[in-house]
Amino acid sequence: MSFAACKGKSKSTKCKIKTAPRSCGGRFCTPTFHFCFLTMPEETERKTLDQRQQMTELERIRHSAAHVLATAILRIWPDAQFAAGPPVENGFYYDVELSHRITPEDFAQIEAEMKKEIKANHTFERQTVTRNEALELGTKGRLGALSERATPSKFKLDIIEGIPEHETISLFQNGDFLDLCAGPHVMRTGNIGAFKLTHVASAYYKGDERNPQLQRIYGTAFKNKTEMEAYFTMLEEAKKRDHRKLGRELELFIFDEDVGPGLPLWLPNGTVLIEELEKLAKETEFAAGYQRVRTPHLARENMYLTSGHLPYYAESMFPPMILRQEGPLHPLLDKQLKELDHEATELAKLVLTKEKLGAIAEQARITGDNPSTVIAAELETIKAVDVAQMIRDIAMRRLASSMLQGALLDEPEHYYLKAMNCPHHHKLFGAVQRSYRDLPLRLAEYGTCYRYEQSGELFGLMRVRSMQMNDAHIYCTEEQFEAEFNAVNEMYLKYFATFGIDKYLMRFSTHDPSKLGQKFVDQPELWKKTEEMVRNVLKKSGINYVEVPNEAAFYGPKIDVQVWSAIGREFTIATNQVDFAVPARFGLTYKTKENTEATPLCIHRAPLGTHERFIGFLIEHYAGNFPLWLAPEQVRVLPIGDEEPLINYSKEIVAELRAQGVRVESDFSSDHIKAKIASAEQKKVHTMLVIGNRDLEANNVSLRVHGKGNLGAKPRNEVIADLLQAIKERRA
RNA sequence: GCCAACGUAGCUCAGCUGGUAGAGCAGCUGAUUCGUAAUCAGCAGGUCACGGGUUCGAAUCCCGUCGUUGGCUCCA
Repeated sequence: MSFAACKGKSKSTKCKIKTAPRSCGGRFCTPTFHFCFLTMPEETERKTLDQRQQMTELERIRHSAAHVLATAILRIWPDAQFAAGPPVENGFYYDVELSHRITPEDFAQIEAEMKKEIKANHTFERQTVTRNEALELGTKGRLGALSERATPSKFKLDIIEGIPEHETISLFQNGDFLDLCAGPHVMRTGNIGAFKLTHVASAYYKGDERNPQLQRIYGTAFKNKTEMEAYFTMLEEAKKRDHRKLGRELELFIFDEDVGPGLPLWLPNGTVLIEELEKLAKETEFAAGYQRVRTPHLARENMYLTSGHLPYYAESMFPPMILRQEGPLHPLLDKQLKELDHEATELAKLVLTKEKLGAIAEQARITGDNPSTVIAAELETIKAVDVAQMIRDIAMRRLASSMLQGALLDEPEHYYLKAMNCPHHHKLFGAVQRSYRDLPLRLAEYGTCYRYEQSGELFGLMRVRSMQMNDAHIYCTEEQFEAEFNAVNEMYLKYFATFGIDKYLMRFSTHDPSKLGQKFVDQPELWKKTEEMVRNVLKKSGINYVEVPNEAAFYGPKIDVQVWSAIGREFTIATNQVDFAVPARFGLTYKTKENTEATPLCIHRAPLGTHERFIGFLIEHYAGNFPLWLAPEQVRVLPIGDEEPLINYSKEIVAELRAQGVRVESDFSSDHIKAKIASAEQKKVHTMLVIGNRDLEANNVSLRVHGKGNLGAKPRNEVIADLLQAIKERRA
């Protein structure tokens, strides 16, 4: 498994959960995985005018809303300088330079001006101009403005500079507001059915920190009020389901300053989730013919040099642990150094008294200076220039000897925390003689990895620095590849069914043949073959997928798996990658039927992603109301009152469930039954067994399920049998 | 990493323009013996993230550090 640093300028929210994954020109990194290992960063390509015309209706509305926003800001602050105002995933923004610092308190006033502009229902008039005309308008401050102004439209002028010679330059005007803009827009300002400003942020012009910092005003817009309300309702629901909030309330995990940022600690309730997921993965993988392995959390530098991770992505790894090796001086050097010291001392004696020398030696001992250097300095002060020079020479030679000594010693050893498991697994493949009979070999491990994410990237469980990955590497022959890849996809679908994920998308990333040898390993035949195989598998299995050209990993095509939570938010949780390059770097081979050596293909796969991210997703998906099999507290027994027979009956039920491996607790507090129920509901305990005297007499329990209320009294044995069955089949 | 905002009891938050900290829930103790979302009372809980500074006096103002959150060109 591989990873990459999201380096360069745009390393930001693209990789965050809230933003849909998209082309990031080789910087496409999912929140869990940085799988674009060895995918070289490249410049973002400029959008063509044709591409811009493909804006959806909603994007046009939002882009137009950005212009209306600018119009409104100018009405209030006429000297505002505008940069870019595109539609974005959930709305739009406009970057503005303005001495007044806009705060959410200003929103009402700005929105009022925007409403006026929408009510005026101005058309968006397009006109094309020559480069010179555009420059002139910019110089007069007319672009991104309501009228000509004393100061030029500096950002607009800069943007014009960036437009290629052959491209048409267009302007859009709504009312007084004239803007340099490639469009497209809606017909009239009145077509913006509903909008709202949401927040302010700062952003560098063109995202470059050397450029001035602008205020970025964010808003969203929709065709109509109903759609906008649905959006805000979804946001509120997301807030209620925020995994950080629920994680604290349900005591799933914590972060601790002393442990470090991005390093989650799992409380017992959260650990239940982890262990249930591992149980699921282990069962599923065992059935699919995987073998489990275990590897250490760190390794020597050399392995990551072999894998190719270190030369490119050291930044994304925790800095190395350095094992210093301080050995004795090399005998020859020791002798040479002693001679030099002697020489220096003899020379010094020519001009310095014994007492003075003693004092200097003592001083050097205290300060840790080289005595030769100190003596040289001392001689300097007493003008014994020639002798000083000679001694300085000796000091220099002494220094050179010390450096030589350093070079002769072994380099200090470096160990790195692993950022991925694949190199370790490759080592396991290579450790034993392999024959074609051993393939496919499927090595699975819930491996713990560490990645040094930038502090600004950390986000709850979604972006962490330590993670446990549902990892496995399948080593197979080309002939086996299709079946293996298909089996992996089948596994995904099975998991989706288990978790009630009904919306998903597989993004199939392929290579660009023109970039063979640069961005992609130069094996055109293998690319063609593996891509075709992956495509076949996807087509045949009827899996929902899209093909994304030019985004494959360096070593092979890949699939990123996007899923949508119950409230429709998108998460990128997992990946599959074909790797026909790295096994060769590790010299992995197997004996073929013809008794020749061949290098296996490798499939990296992690359907459940990492515990951190997957559980973060599940918390939102279930709003913390986990199905029985996952629920940290599956059952709570609540006796009505504390009479001894009732308590005994309750304890019997608890013991019986516990003996069957059910996570059951009891509430024998002196609270009234209503209070006991309230606290169990609040903790989202899945099943409550309320037990009163009526139940005791009939050998019943009163069943209450979280979120479903009272389901009435039922025979004890029936309820217990059904609980066990539901857990066993991981019923939703 | 950079910019910004935020950091008060376990949790959610109050604490005005500076006058040495407060509520609800949770916790503990006691009473209450109750049939499906909160019985009552009492007690205990804080170096106001940390470190400096200004001031007679700082949770409050200033600076720094740490942490959290939002943002950091899907371009005119």
